[in-house]
Amino acid sequence: MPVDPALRAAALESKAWPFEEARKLLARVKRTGQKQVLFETGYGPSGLPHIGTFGEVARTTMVRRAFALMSDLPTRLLCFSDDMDGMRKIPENVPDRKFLEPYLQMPLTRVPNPFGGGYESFGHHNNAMLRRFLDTFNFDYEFASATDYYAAGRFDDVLIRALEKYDDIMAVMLPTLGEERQATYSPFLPISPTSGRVLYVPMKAVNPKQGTITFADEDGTDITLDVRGGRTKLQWKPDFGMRWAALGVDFEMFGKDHQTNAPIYDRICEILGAPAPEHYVYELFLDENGQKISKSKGNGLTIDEWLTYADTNSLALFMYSKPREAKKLYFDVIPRNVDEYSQFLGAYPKQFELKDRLMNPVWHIHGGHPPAPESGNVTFALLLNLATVANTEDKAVMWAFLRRYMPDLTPESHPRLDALVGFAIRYFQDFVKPGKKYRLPTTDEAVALRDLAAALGELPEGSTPEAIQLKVYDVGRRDPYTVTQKDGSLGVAQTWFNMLYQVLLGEERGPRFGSFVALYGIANTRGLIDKAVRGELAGPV
RNA sequence: GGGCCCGUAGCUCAGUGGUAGAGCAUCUGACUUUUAAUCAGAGGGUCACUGGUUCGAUCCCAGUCGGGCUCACCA
Repeated sequence: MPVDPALRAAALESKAWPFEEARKLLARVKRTGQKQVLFETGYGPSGLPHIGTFGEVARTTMVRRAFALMSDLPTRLLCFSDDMDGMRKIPENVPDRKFLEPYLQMPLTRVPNPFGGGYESFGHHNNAMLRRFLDTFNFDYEFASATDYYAAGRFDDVLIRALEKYDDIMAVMLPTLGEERQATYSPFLPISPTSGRVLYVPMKAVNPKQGTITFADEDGTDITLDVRGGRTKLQWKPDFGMRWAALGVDFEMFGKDHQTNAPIYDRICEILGAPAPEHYVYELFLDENGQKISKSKGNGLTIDEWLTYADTNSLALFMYSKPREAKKLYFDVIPRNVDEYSQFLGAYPKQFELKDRLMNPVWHIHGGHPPAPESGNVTFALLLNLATVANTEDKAVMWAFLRRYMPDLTPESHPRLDALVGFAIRYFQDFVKPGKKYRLPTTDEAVALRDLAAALGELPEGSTPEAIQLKVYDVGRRDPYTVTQKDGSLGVAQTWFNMLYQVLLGEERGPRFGSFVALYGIANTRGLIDKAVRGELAGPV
């Protein structure tokens, strides 16, 4: 589909970061005259996909979409799984850790799957998890397995080249290593033909003409092995460069932890005869206390946690915003991202300048085709507040409250809002409810509450909120809650209501009490009062 | 030590080369028997510091100080 020239012109000028990155690629293809562009993301399959995996693929896709606006060249995104890597330690989250012990140091695709389920290996299982994960978000990508690529010989030519350039590669690698490691370092890692393990052993001979390496196997006997066809793999750093060279990768982003090594990968790639890809270094995520998020520490947020309380779009917005800043990633940032996403989405149709649209995150989140926004301006922050004050876990009750003020909204007409209502309720259940502090009523308060229950009992179920509110006032008109109105009549002090919320809802504030009772039900409310008076709400002291 | 990022209102953060903004918090007032899913308004910032470019800098450049992260043979 041809790109509108005005849109293309705007893209070429846009300051949004995906366009900045895409322009680097545009300069690259002009320089090389290449006919396609390959994006790559890397994945270490020793664990399960996580929020960083999502971020990397989402951001790479944003650059890819931006590039497509500037150039008609075809693009591909390759999600590459380094599944031939040896299993260095046994993951924590497997059912039977002892079961895996005999397979340490073997390529992940040769380790049996501890989860069962018909997968050929642990690596295959994790690859499948990755794909399922990416498919959930409808990413457009091609999956690649290192094991498959090595075995199929797709790296063979470059591996031979690496043998030819062995000394050059060593010259790049050795200065980056400590003395001890220098003595034994080899860019080639043979898979032992006898034990099946990935060996970290020095090379005794390298023969480019034969395509072989010679080394001591685990039992001490010298072995000469053809490097091709998956019999060997490369050490991490040369592996990056080799892969880029072999596949013609044009773009790969990575986290700051790779930054120092990137020039090394690049150098290897060039030694092997290909231009190094363009890079983009993004910041790592921090937890609430400013510490780096790591899987092993278990701090920060998981993607499941995010998606429990908010939708994918809000997470995509988080990923779009300022990739180069170390951003805190914890529960508190969720509501803001949800609401900002809504704002950006709402603004998009009103933006008539292409320049403005391309700067709008929703353009990047939706690949240039953001959906139409919903009417109504109910924010997630408001819904969270509502779930709290309404003290409910029932979507229908939430909607009842909503429709008192906005009668034209329905779950059917506003599915996105309806989803947010569900998220707000979960947030309430998990964060607000556990923090509730029910107070025991004093003797006098207990009397007042019993009177209230009795008074409510005089009303038929289904009474109007106003009628209920009147009863509540009537009962409250007693010591110490009375107050004289401006007109001289007897009123009820705010402390009466405060007491109700503290004792009955465990909150300092709440909804209009008559409305609450009408929706919660008179019988239910009386039951609630009964429990409170008996001290069951406050729990054991 | 190398690299990257940050330093804007009490807090969390937006922001643009042309006398500073939001949310929350605080305070004041309004909503006809006053509870906060409401509304109106107020206070509060030499935009870290010092130089430079400019008619003009919070924004660009250089440096200083302060804070954070990352890299040292794990991929």
